[in-house]
Amino acid sequence: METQEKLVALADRMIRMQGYNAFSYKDLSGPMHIKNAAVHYYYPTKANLGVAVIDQTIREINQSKQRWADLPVDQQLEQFAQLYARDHEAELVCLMGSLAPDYRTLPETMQAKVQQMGEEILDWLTDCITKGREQGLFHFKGDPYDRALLVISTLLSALLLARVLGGDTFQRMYRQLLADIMV
Amino acid sequence: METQEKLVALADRMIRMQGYNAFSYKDLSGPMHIKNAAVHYYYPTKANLGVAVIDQTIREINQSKQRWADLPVDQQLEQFAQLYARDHEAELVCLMGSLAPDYRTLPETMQAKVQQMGEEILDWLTDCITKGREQGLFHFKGDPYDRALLVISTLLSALLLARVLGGDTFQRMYRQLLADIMV
DNA sequence: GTCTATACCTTGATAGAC
DNA sequence: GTCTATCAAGGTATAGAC
Repeated sequence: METQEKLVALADRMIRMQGYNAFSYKDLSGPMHIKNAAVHYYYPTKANLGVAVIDQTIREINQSKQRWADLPVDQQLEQFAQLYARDHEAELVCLMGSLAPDYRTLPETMQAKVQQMGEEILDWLTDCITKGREQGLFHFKGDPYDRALLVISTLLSALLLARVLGGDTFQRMYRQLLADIMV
Repeated sequence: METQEKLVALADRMIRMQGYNAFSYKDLSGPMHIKNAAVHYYYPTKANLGVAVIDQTIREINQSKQRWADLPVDQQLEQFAQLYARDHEAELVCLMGSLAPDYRTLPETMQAKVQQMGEEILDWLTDCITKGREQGLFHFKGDPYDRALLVISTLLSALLLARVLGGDTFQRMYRQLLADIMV
């Protein structure tokens, strides 16, 4: 992996471990065994780095969508949920869960990207849930878009609450979420 | 209101507007028209201030519980949800939603308080939901504690997602949450 | 690409006068 | 209780050598 890619991967990790405002160039240059200035060579400003992290996440999400395209939608939803389960095992929150509270402090370039990421995830989820109900795989009341909001909301805050409450908080929420919607 | 109380109120606002790591003593001393050092007189360290904010929130929650004690539990739940609606109108996230992502960067004294706050809210909610089902006011599948986790999760992330997605995101989630559990 | 060196700012915090 | 003055530390960022 190239230095540039490693930097984005590390920055992603730091943002989701500590938050955007709590990590510094030192947290990247240290583990990479390079100097502060070398990081600035690839990403002149911290905002550049932040945008790169979100862009990378958007790309990964789109790749997942494509990979799952031929699966039944209930399995697609489960695959999606398992992305969060993996984050939980790595003791990371999701990017949205990390950046949303800090939204007002982010440079505009990052704000726009966070918004785009949220919309793309929601569009896909809404589509998935709509199909699932049509096909009799899911059962729920109300608008599919609203249900998609609740699904992402549960996964996002399961990661947040698990951090504070520990124990089996994540597993409980994960299980209940799927039990609620699966037929 | 005394200076000390005003400082806690302002710090609370800053934490929920910008995040714990993104606000400084200047953000308090400026609007209060006092100097940096005067803030340190009341709260020598930033951690002291953080603990005071969480303690204050815990007290407020307990006061609300007592105030609602004689209401039917479905109305208690609605009152609880309306606390978040008020936060949304003020463009604030809840304290848990702000501090959970930064949890790993917080001093231990604050971590303990955040955990205590979460447990107290959950205990109350679990109790409320248990009674509501017994009385036929609520309808839901699964364990009341798990349901309580999903309720707080929805309200917390409704505030977070509304910040990014705007529009009627909060209202949609708020409505769907209550529709899901109310008979 | 990576380094040294450095400029510049903000931050949390303290000492001591009033 | 609030001030002035000051501090050390850490942050982002840049210039220029190699």
